[in-house]
Amino acid sequence: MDTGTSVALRAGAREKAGNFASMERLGTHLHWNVNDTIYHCEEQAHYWYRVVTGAARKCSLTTDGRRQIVDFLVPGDVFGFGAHDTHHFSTEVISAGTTIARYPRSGVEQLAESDREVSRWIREMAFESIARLQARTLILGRASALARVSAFLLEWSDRCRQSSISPTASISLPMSRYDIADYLAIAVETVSRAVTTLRTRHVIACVSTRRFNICDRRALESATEGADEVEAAN
Amino acid sequence: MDTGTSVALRAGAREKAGNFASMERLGTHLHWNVNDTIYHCEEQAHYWYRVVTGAARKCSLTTDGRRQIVDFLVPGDVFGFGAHDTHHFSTEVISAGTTIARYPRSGVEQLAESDREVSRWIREMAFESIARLQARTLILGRASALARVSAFLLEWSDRCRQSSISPTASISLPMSRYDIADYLAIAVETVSRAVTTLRTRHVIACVSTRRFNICDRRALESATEGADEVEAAN
DNA sequence: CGTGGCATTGATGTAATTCAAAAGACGTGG
DNA sequence: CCACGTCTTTTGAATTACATCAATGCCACG
Repeated sequence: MDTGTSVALRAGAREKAGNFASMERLGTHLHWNVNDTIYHCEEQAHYWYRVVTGAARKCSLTTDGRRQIVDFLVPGDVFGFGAHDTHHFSTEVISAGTTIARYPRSGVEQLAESDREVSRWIREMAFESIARLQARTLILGRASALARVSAFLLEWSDRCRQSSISPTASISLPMSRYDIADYLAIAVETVSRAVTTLRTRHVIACVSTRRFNICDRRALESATEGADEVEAAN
Repeated sequence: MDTGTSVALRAGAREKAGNFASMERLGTHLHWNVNDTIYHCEEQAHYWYRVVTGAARKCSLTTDGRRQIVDFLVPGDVFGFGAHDTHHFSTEVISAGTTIARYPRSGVEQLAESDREVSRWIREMAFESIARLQARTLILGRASALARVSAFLLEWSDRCRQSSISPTASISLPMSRYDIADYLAIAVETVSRAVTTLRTRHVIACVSTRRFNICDRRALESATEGADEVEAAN
């Protein structure tokens, strides 16, 4: 981690980011490098965090050495809050030059009590978080490997648009194939194969390994549902 | 659905149930039968609900005819709220004689704005919901069939204790094997086999198909983690 | 006392994992 | 700038855990 400088009042472009003056007064900006750990699992939850620029992964290590990524975090996403006093996951930086705003938990919770706007914002943020997690449940539940990867690429393209990560047409993947695999709960090799399949079918085009374009969104959406079928969807 | 009678002020035994006078004044009690649908997917979300007695399942039907159960709901659980104006899931009754308290959404949201206690309660409830969903993500992510079933039985026994569904030692499963299968995203047959395995190994004892005892909690917990290993865990 | 929904068990098929290997990226230091 | 090592990505072959198919038993309910 790098120096922590007092945060500018105007936190981000989006309302969702929760750029309330009252909130931002509490915040500190922190700069991180790739693979830095923002907080560890089991650590005391003293802060809430918000991604300003860059990307991070929230993950958990199982006893048998496997890793499950619960969420990817992009600019605007708030994390580190929860029902418990200790973190149940660790959060690690993915992109070089990631900036995180950090807010003391006690301060945020006081604000939540006193400031109606902040309170509503937290509520809405939590609801959105729930919606995302439920959507994830559906993907992790039933879904072939190809469907998972397709759903992930669509989800990521949406989140990139929302947080304006990729102003360009092509979509950038800050995370490795391993990260994607651990997010979708399939093997790296399987991710790679699925991407190859989508490329071969001209559903996507790969600019580089970490950058791609959606050529046929309809096909990608239909690949999301159910099985491995090609069914043109025209 | 049956008659709706004005709700008693004292809603439930638990604080978690959110038995605030201000909240309960808005509520109506409804009685349902097995397989009744409380609300359908895509329906307008006019109400929030709370399970008073009985059990329900929140689920989604995929285009290929499969069903994914996102959550089981037991007394004290609140459902039907969310980030959107329409429900993204349907919720169906599992147990005969299930009673649900129903609260007009607009009223609850007004209360959330004006009543600090209600606001905090909703926040905490949402956070708990997130914690549960994240735990589920881990199960659905990596985990063998046996691990899933073991984790489910443990989770259910905990929830039964919390909501005092089973005051007795033996734990009751209101849902069918099909429900469990769709919750864990595995085939019914696989659920059945896993239960048989656990019974054979004397980890659990089955009083009836829908009622069981945990004989060796340690073994059940260790079965939760990782693979199919027997590793005595003594 | 049928009838239909649940539950269990066995036999077979298959998609994804695992193991293995090679080629491609990327940074570091000579 | 190139050589080197490490990490990432891709592809191929073998294995496996689970799904699917099929059959039977069980229990509740009309």
